[in-house]
Amino acid sequence: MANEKKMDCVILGLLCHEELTGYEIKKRINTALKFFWSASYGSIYPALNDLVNRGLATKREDTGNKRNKLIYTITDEGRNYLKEWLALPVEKDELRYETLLKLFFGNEQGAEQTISHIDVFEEKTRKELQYLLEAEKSLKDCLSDDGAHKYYLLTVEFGIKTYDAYLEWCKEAKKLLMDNGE
Amino acid sequence: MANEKKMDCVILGLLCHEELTGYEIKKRINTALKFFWSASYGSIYPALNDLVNRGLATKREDTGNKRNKLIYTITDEGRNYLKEWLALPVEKDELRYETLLKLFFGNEQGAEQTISHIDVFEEKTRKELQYLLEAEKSLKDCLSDDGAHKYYLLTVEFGIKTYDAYLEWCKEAKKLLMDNGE
DNA sequence: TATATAATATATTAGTCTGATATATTGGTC
DNA sequence: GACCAATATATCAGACTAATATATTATATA
Repeated sequence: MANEKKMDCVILGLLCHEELTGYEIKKRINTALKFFWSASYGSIYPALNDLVNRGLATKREDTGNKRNKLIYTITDEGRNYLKEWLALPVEKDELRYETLLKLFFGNEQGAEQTISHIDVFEEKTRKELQYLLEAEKSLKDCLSDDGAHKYYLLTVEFGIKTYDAYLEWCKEAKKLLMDNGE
Repeated sequence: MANEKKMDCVILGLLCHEELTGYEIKKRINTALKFFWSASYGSIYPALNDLVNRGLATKREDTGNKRNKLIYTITDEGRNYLKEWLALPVEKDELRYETLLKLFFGNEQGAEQTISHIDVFEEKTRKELQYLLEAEKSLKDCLSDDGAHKYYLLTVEFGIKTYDAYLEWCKEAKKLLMDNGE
């Protein structure tokens, strides 16, 4: 098994827990996986068709609903494929922050403009941290309901620790830039 | 000016500071920008040709060298383009960690395997932190040499704070998983 | 000195993913 | 009744990666 096409694995991971439509998969990625993963419809829908063709998932239409709803279910082969992938070593962890890129070139734009980029970053971080703190609370409240919750919580704790560090850095970075500006 | 093709801006940012070949640009990205940006030759070389075609950079052959060396220099239009881009708001900061993805699906693989993924992540983080601490030291030693160094240092400080937080999380995450495993 | 290996240097391609767009339905609000 | 937001699937141009090809030069080692 080559360690490839991450989308397949993400989808199988989500389907492992519950049946989903492509639209619902996108929603899960945009909420539960938000701060460490993303995906567009342009990769989700083709990947779903591909999974069905390879026998890793099945597709059925939702009768009883007027919407053009297509529900996907993982197969046993799909579960095996997922487990094989989980056992493989991690290939890549990537951080790609345009904010840091603009900061790196800060000498070309000056302290003031750089500080305003940091301000935006700080505000965004604060909002996302707030969201994660709420997620932490609700996960802790229902930790025993589902063995998976413990693992979800771990990713949330990662986010909280990371964002805390970001906010600390924002404060210090701005201080350093302001001292020099005067 | 549409806020697009990040590669162009990265290259212009680097060329703003010094003349470079495509190969050297790749090296800069792999070292100075390493932990917050990456790029492949497949995007660098075409982007360089494109920049020349648009008049944002010029290309000349390195005579006096047997190697097929092509040196790129930023133009005034290139500098203006860079400054316009720097003034625009940041479009996207993205974190894409396969480690967290496998962690999120941890319930399908169990605590032991999850811990081993964390171990690998911890080791990798420790190594990169070591590298950043050395970079911090040498930047602090020559801070006054170049106004740009202050900005480089800020990105390094960001990395150090972040990686410190990662290591703290690794410890706590493993403790939580081990307690439950016994 | 010969030879292997690592580093330098440019270039291209298959395959993957994003961001945008198109289309259509359903539910709620004013 | 009109409007908007959310639901739902699908496609495509353009961007980027990982891999590969090719060739030269510097360095270590036997």
